[in-house]
Amino acid sequence: MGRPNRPKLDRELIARAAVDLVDEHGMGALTMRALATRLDVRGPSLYNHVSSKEELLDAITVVITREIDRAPLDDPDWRVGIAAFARGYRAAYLRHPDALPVIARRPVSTEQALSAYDAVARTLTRIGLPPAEAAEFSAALDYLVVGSVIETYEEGFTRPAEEYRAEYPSLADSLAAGDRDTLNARGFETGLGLLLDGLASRLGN
Amino acid sequence: MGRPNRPKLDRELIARAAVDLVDEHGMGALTMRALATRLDVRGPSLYNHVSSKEELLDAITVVITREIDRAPLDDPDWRVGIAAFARGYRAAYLRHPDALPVIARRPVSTEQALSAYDAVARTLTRIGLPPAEAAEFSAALDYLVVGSVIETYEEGFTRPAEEYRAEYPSLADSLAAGDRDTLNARGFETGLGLLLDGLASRLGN
DNA sequence: GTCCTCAAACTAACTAAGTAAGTTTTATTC
DNA sequence: GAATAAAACTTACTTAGTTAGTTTGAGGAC
Repeated sequence: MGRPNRPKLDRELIARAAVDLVDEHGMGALTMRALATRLDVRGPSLYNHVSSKEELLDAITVVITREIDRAPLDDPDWRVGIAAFARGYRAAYLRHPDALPVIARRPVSTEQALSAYDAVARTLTRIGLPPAEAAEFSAALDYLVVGSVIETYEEGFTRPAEEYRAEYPSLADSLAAGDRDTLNARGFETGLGLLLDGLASRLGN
Repeated sequence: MGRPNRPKLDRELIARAAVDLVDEHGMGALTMRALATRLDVRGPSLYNHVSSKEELLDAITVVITREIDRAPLDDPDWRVGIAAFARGYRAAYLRHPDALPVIARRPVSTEQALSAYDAVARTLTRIGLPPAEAAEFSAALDYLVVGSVIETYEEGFTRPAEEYRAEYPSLADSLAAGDRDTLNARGFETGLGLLLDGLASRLGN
């Protein structure tokens, strides 16, 4: 076949297709050959653009972290801004839950992510938090977001609440007391609210 | 060779060896053959005890979640108890950071983990939190623990703080303001403290 | 315009890993 | 003591990541 008239691939196209493939069929479906097929190309052709699967995963990370939007942090009300940012951050990851375990441990390199972290730090120091504590709060917020997407508390309990009652009555009560479908989101909102409440009282309001 | 005089393997032994292998050399080093070699056995022999690698990962999850200790929750001071429990929970996962991405998404099945969740729910309802909110708080605490182990905020920033200053000054300030080595732990402690503060004020103390 | 070089697709093939099939020897049960 | 099942083995299949070498077209240098 030889070199095509117009390039059929580029790194960006490959990365986006990989994200789609993972979103649709899970990480297990992400093979170089399957990805190539989806791009109408043969497996080894991908290596003209990414040097290994590891690098492909880096590229996926870039695509996904670019979705993080720091704009909400411009809100004059810091509490509103941080809450909206955190929800948007979580929403971005929730669009790609199967990819998260693989991206969560990679370094932050996109302009979007770094400038979001910068905006969080700026917001926190602006309202009077010492810089060291700003980093700590930012980390805690991050942990809540990543944890809530990766762990999905609700899915950890595969059985109906009643089946836990005999051995774990308090757990059964707590699971039965609310809508199971919304538990992850409620857990996140609870955590977010408590972090912000704590921050407000730390600042003496 | 044929059947050995005394069985050389059992599921538990295999699972523990797999955890050790992952702890020492990372998930990438966990292959059926490598695990077998470590156990002085040939690869396929493992299949007499686990039916697939997926099942091996389930077994790993069991080994690790068994390390979760609910005992601290018996402390008469709920705040002390929950804090100590959360720290122990995190410490258990921190002993196996490379395994965490693969276990975080699996259902909770061990008696240790379920009874820990039950004890958290019991503690929270005992101090007056409605059951639905107990589940939410428990989820939030979980997210903080899992997120703090898996994401390691500090490692996300590979460069020295000063290199971020030109483009991300607030981020650089916040990173430079504290000891980088302890940032993950401080972020976790901050989150934990704020969650507990928020809980206390929710309960009206 | 021709030539050279490089880019970007290809085919073929290697290696490693998960796993299935079938063999052997030993423990256990009747 | 014979039959059965367990638990190791060897062999070998499939799939996936990757490398090597091939082909053809694009783009710049003279």
